[in-house]
Amino acid sequence: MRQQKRATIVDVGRSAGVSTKTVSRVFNGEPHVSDSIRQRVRAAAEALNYHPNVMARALVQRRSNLIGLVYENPSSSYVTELQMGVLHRLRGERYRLVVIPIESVAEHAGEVVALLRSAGLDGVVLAPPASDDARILNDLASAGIRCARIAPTRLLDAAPGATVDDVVAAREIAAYLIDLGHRDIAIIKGDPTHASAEARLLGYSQAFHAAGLALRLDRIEPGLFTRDSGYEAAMRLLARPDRPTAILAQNDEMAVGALIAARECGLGVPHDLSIVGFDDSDVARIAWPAITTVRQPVFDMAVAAADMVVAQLEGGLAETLRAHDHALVVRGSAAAPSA
Amino acid sequence: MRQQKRATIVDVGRSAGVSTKTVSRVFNGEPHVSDSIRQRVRAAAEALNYHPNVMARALVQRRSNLIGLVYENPSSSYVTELQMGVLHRLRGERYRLVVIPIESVAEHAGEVVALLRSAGLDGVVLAPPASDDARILNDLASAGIRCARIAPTRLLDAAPGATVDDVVAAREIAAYLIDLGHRDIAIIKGDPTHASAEARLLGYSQAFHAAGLALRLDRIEPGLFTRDSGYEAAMRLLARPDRPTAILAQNDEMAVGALIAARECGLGVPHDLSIVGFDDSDVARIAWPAITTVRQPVFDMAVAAADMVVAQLEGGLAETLRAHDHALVVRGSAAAPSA
DNA sequence: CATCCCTATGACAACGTTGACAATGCGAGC
DNA sequence: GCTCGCATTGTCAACGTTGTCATAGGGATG
Repeated sequence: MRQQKRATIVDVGRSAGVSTKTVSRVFNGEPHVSDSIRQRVRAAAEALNYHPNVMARALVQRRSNLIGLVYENPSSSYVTELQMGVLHRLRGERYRLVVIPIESVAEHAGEVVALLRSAGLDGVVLAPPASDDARILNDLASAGIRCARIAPTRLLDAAPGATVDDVVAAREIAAYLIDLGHRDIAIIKGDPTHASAEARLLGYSQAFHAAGLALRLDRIEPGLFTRDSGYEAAMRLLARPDRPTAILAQNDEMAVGALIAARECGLGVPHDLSIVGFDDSDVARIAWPAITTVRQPVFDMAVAAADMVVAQLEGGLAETLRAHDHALVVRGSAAAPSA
Repeated sequence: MRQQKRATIVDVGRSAGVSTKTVSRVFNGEPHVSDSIRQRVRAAAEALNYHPNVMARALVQRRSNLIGLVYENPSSSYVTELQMGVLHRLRGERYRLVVIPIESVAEHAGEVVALLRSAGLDGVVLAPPASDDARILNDLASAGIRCARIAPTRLLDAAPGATVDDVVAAREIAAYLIDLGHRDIAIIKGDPTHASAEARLLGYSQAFHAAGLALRLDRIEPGLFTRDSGYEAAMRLLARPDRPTAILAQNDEMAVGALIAARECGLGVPHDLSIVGFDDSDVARIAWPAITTVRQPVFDMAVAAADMVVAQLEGGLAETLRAHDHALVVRGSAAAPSA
């Protein structure tokens, strides 16, 4: 049973004895169609197994009903949660979600919007670091593609977004470690192309200064927000003769990496080494010990961002920023230093 | 700088002094265009900031270049890995991935293809349990949407897919527990609407019988392949006076749930209770103790399935099944029973 | 009873591209 | 020099919808 030449609106019209326009009206739930005709059209459509052609509709209406999610590091649970948030908002709506992974936003910023254009998207949700890329925001505007951003830190007036205060959150979790009694705290930094890496570092340093501690550059190890990079960075830190008593990882994935590294070095967490993360992503709960972290409401931010895109597409609503709260989540991966 | 009336192919043609057809040829890399004209057209397009209209193209060519991924349980790392596999295969190609989460395939099978139609997809990758749904396969064929299936177990001739031998894999991991010395083994079953739940159960029972053990129905707890359902099921099992010495969870998510339940019951894993999973998903590595499981090459299967969809779309290639190997992955969550 | 307005319906062009086919021009073979 | 073939370019319709505007009829209004 190979499909035979999909029926068109013309066929339905002919079969029901009405004009194509009337069929169109029926299928779009428009008023000004008598019930009898409405029924007749539906019956004819059913009989012919008619289904509207989305592309033709998209062409004439100039909207594809496709919304994109642009992100960089596909394996992270951060992105998974973002996606779930966007899908949650889009559920039941006519919009579909297209996922657009970009290998390196920093390197390919110029090509990103061309890619989105070639997908015919109506709007996009930009995850970091694309959410902070001036080039992308600019191209998007001139391409007429609506957007909303996740955790933007710069150009806050350029486009709407769901924000979170990285600096304060980072300050709080660093203060938590200091309050526990830690004085020698190392930092595993995130991908430097993400603005939040700097913001979180700033928060840490504020907490350090408030406690009269110095921010030692030799205690900062670079990472990329990936589990592997966290593992590597922790290995470098723990191999030193004067290893720190605690590690501030700039996200949970890297904290998990550090956890694995500690395990391999024979260090008990939190007894021999405290580790804290950032984000409160899924992995923080699964890991053992479960990771003490700062909750970023990623899911909610994604819902909000998707909502902003939809709002622009439907009503052309005013563009705004929506602030989201963080919260310290104390679990088992940090304790007072043993020595 | 609001965008001004996107330039069309007609504008470019006029500006370059050639016909629209020639412009079309240039943008599609077709032969039979002289270099001088090719250059002239490109320059004109550049000057006008022309970008082809994907929807018009899609309409006339009858292909949207959209491929869908249909799945049910969005939070699972299984789906995340599937998605990464599909994206990996599609990278650099002209196809885009649209994610189609379905709340309950069993309940909404009739509406699924309508949803796919309304997204204008050219093809889809079906994850379980959609991959085993006769209604969906049938509707898909009559809608002319190509598909490939992940881990199909029924109607193997109906459509191509990437298969894995659930029965044998399940038999192997059950045999592993038995070899360790376990005699009282409980089972946490997966979502009964997924055919693999039955297949894995069959594999377990084969191993039991080979060892002269009975498959006790009162040792089988229902689950849904989700972490929470695994937690609940394990709680029920561990609350009993005669708790088992080992648990066979039908996937890793549920094994993680069981792990958390054991922890809350004050049971050490693997000392007091052995737990094994299925899939070798991401969480199995992160959990502590890391979960002993059977590796299903989910990523590779997704790559293969995506490949099959693309192949059908490009060449109309012959439809086949591709078998993928499993492998026992021994980690720390199972050991010989202590008593 | 004439007028007006509103509902129900249809005719036709437009959306921006590509496919089928025609036309042109130029060099080669005879 | 004439014909043939091929490379190059163009013309026009088609893809399947929806938007705009026109038209016919049927009360309500005066």
